[in-house]
Amino acid sequence: MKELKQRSTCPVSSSLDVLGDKWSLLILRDMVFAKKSTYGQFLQSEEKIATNILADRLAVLETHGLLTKAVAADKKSKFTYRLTEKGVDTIPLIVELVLWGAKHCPTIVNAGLLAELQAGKEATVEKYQQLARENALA
Amino acid sequence: MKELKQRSTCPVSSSLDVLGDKWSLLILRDMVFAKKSTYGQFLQSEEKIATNILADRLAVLETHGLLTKAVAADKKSKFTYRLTEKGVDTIPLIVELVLWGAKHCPTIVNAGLLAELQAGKEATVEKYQQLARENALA
DNA sequence: ATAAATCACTTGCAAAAAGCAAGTAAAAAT
DNA sequence: ATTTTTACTTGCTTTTTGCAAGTGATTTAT
Repeated sequence: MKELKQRSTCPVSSSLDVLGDKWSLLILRDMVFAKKSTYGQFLQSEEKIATNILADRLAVLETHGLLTKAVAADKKSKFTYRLTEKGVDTIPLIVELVLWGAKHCPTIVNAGLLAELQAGKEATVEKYQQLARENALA
Repeated sequence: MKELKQRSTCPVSSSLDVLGDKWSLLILRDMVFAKKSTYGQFLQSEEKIATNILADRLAVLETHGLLTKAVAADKKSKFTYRLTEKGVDTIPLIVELVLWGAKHCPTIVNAGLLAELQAGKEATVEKYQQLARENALA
């Protein structure tokens, strides 16, 4: 697992030190919008992350306090990953990625989500943040 | 220069295909908040990007239409990089990086910018978008 | 007019990270 | 008791990053 070195004291730079790669925010996306919480579920995503990269990113995100890892309620062989408040705070960022990608790249966006976002970005962000918090208690 | 391959049709994934690295958004940050526009100015930033990486990222961002490259008005040996509307549309994303980093990482944030953001995120985003558009005309 | 400095890169090489396929180990299901 | 599930790890190759030095077209200084 790579350790974090801060390149500068700039908040943009520091955020990218943690989140600036091609996979971390996809894992968070899956937790927020697909309510995924296990290693096996993350592996099934469309983008096909490699097993070693997934293990590394989960460890990094846990180390930096964006998520927690715990033995699953049903099976001892399973782990459940949950968002912390620091993780929940990335939702506005993820929403901006949705909006930029939907506007400028050839993508397929969930119609319901897009409608919600067009009706009100702030309310949509808060809705998914609240859902993520509830999910973190279960 | 690496070519873009879309990993999926998800907008988050597609945005990260373009912007998901440690340097691209720092270049855009410098254009937006520091009004930088030349290769030499980007090199001077605190994070010390390597010359070959900078040249590559500028080319990628130009290829994907986030910025344009043109001979500078004053010198033929200089180039001026300017944001397109697609580039201006990343400002909400950069602002979320500022907010997340300021809240969760040990950073030093421009007090004026932070005050502006606390007074109103939307208005601040629009202000910097408008400034970037004006700058793109000059 | 000539020489030095500026500007925007490019090149070559070493180090780090990503990607792929196969293997491992504990627990759960059959 | 054996197979399957779950969550990884390991070894290897490819790709990307990072560093230092070099290049060539202006542009300024002498």
